[in-house]
Amino acid sequence: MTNEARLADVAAAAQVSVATASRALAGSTVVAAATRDRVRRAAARLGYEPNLAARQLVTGQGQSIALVLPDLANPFYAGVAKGVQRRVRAEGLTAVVADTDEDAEVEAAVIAQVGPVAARLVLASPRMPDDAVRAVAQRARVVLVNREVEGLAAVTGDNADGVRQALVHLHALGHRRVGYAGGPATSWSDAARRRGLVAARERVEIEVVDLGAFRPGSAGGLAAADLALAAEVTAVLAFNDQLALGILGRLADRGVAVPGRLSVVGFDDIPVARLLAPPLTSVTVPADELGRTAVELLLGPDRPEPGLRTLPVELAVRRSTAEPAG
Amino acid sequence: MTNEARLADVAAAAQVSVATASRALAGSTVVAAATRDRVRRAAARLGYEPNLAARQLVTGQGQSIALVLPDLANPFYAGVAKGVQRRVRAEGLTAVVADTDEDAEVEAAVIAQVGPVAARLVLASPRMPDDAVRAVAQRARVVLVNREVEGLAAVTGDNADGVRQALVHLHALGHRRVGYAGGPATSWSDAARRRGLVAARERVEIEVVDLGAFRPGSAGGLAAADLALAAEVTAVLAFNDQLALGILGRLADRGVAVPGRLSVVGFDDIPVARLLAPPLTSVTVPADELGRTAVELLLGPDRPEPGLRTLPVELAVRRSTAEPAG
DNA sequence: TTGAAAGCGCTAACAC
DNA sequence: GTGTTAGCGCTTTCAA
Repeated sequence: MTNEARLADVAAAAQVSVATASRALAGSTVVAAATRDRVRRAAARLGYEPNLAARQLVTGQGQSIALVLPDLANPFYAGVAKGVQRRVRAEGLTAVVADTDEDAEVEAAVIAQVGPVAARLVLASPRMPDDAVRAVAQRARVVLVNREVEGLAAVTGDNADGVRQALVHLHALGHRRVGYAGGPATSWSDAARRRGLVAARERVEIEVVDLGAFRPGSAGGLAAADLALAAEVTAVLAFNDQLALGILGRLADRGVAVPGRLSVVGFDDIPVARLLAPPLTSVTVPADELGRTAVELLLGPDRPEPGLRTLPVELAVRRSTAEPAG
Repeated sequence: MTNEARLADVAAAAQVSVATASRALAGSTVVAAATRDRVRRAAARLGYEPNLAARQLVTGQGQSIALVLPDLANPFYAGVAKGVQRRVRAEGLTAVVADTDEDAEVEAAVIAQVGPVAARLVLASPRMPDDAVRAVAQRARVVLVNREVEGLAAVTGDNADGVRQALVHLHALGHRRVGYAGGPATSWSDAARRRGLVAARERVEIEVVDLGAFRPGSAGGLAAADLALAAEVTAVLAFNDQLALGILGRLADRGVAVPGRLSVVGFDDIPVARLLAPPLTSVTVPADELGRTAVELLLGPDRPEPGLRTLPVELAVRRSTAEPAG
């Protein structure tokens, strides 16, 4: 089961020294192409698998890829984790995952802890300040998900386009005044979505009422739903689906028809969104692809190119949106 | 940041050899108590952190704890993962997580892959046959979650008591004929819940109609809901919340009032259950505690004691259940 | 372009 | 009860 071939065996089979074998397998340009191929064939034939512990011992660098995220119970991050994990495994590596419970201090501790094991990190929505993130990026390769820090590589869904699509959809249905139920004030995604809202309003003739900042879930949804009703909007766009779920729940409680009296749009399109009654119109963010892309940026031989990669999003229109009442 | 103290430094500080230092830190009974304490104090003072790669290289055993689960996108397993991960971190270790996409072959591949990295595994609802699981347990310490295999340690929620509580609740409301919408036929949990159903019927005067086996989610829920209606039951107990969600969605589609015409009870109590409209009555299974307990069994110096640990569950009564219509 | 050899930090024989 | 020492499998100077 576990393979027994050592580098020395490969070297012997290829009639070279272990040093040359090591270089050949690492793809060093200094070895002759012929030698390299010979070594590689020998390795393949013997089913050689490098001993990562030995490599780590000498290089001091962990081979795993770590994923640090705020909350596995949030289906969006679970999706990111699936993507990361699948891509990492395809590479023959293992993914270490750490949940920070949305706490910046836990986050710092966690990162320090995985340091010895993983020299490559995917940081999803990190709570720590820019400087701290940059400090981490000094000693490890880092890719951010849903967060932008000057000088670092990052991946995100197209927040601006997502809210634009949502607004266009609502406008097409006839809505002219919609409320935005925001996420936590410290959230980079929320800020990005708010910027998108401002930009979109220049092209879509629609009034956006800021309902405030809410914690996702039922407590936040309760407040947001009541405010939406009071604000006399005909539709609400929620920062994310969890918040939209809370809103939907509260509206049902108060006997407010959705979409009859109020249309509701979510963001993220978590799997349960389509199972709700009514199924929730939501901006589909390819969570697993965010994870996969982040890993791919980490796989190269060098530090990933700084800059923000934006993945396309798409509005999934379901039954929580309709024309506004008369 | 990263600590520089080596075992040799600790040994020097404690005026012993590295061998003694190693033994002392490992808690070997052969070292004198006084020496052991001296070494431990020195280690603490220097902030010594063992180099796991070095240890692994010599022992051949990975230090991480791996969690293999069928689907991170299922909130129940996300909960297990949170529990595992938190407990593992508290131990100063790292958790490797691998998602098998509910596929037995992927599962085997994944386990082989994490083998070199982790000598302790938490296997959640493994799909592989008993023999294969036992084979894995030969070469690594294994604790199962939601699965029982003769001779191995396992942790699960109290399935029998969960369905009993659900039935008692429904009976108290006046229901006398309820449908059970089962999970996949290969699921150990489903079998356990069905056994519970049989046992409970001896004490609760209620007729249980087997609606069949369904895949969780909207497709399964659709079929299950229609069958429930046709079976003329006044309540449905679903194998898990995801299936209950699908049922709820389908009932809303067909304009069937819940709980007015049909009461619905889920199992697992995933976080969204309480956000639904109506909030779902469900059997709360302490997912994170299952994970935590599994890790604790793995932490001891020996192979975990075989046998099934059953954690208590509790029915969360919400608004999806009520008296049957006159 | 290749090889010899020195460790990386730790554990586990084996001696004392 | 404690110390000495030989590796674990690999990468990486340094020489050739």
